[in-house]
Amino acid sequence: MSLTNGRKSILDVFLSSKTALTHQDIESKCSNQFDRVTIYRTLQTFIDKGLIHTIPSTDSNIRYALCNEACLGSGHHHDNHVHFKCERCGDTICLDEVTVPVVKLPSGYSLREINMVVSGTCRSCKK
Amino acid sequence: MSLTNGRKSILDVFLSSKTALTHQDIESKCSNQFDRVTIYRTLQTFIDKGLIHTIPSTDSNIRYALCNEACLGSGHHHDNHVHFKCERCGDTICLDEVTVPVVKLPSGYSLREINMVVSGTCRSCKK
DNA sequence: TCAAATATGCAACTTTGTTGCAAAATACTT
DNA sequence: AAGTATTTTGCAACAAAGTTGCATATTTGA
Repeated sequence: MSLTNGRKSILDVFLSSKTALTHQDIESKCSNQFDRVTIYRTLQTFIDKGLIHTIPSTDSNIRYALCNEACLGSGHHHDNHVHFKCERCGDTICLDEVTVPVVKLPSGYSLREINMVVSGTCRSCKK
Repeated sequence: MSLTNGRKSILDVFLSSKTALTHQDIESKCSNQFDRVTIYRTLQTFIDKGLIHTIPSTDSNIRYALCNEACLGSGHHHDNHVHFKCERCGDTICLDEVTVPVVKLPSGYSLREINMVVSGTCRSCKK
């Protein structure tokens, strides 16, 4: 994977952000220095390489966040932490210390990945 | 809430579908009889009235499904079942019989809703 | 049946995401 | 370090998704 300015900047943006980011967030945090298309492609590349993961949402605003060690470890990629979306400030964060509980599916179903998004009020907003 | 043809048809589409539906699905199942805008507005109305709920996803394809009794009961709306997305056929369904397990959040966070989406292979695809 | 309230369709628009292609940047070879 | 092959980028053009205002049509309720 080539190390380009765009990729370095986008990675920096992730490294310096405590919250998960939308495409739009990234675009503006890069001061619109890069083409939209480049950002789309870079995000896809980062996902393919296992650097970031996507966080599902109901507002058609997919968010991306850096993967941590647990995420990358043990052969194949596996996101096993809970995501939290604050309804007040709108921020989404990875709760790395909260593990997704196992669920038992009805017979006949096979499980590959579990995604859990909790919404409520975050620490800073609750104060 | 007025009982209009559009609303009746869209409700029928949901009643006769075993899977969750995207906006697009609904549009074509109604044989494009209704304007896109009408469908957007009807879906929003159904959500507001607690008739349907949204299922988060990472593919910017929000899906909608009917709420069941559990979903509607006890004062305020609360979706507490697991959603399953089959990676082979692409269908998303509500696993009404699988309850979302409780998670303990770090102190300072308050929880309002949990959304769990499991992906893997469904019963019919596994056969 | 009629008036008030509500819902619909249309047009126009914004935002989001995709694709092909030429130019630019990066990596690789010697 | 130079030159070539490979990869990445930006641009243009497009497709799809979602929103808003407004006039018309449909429902509701008196």
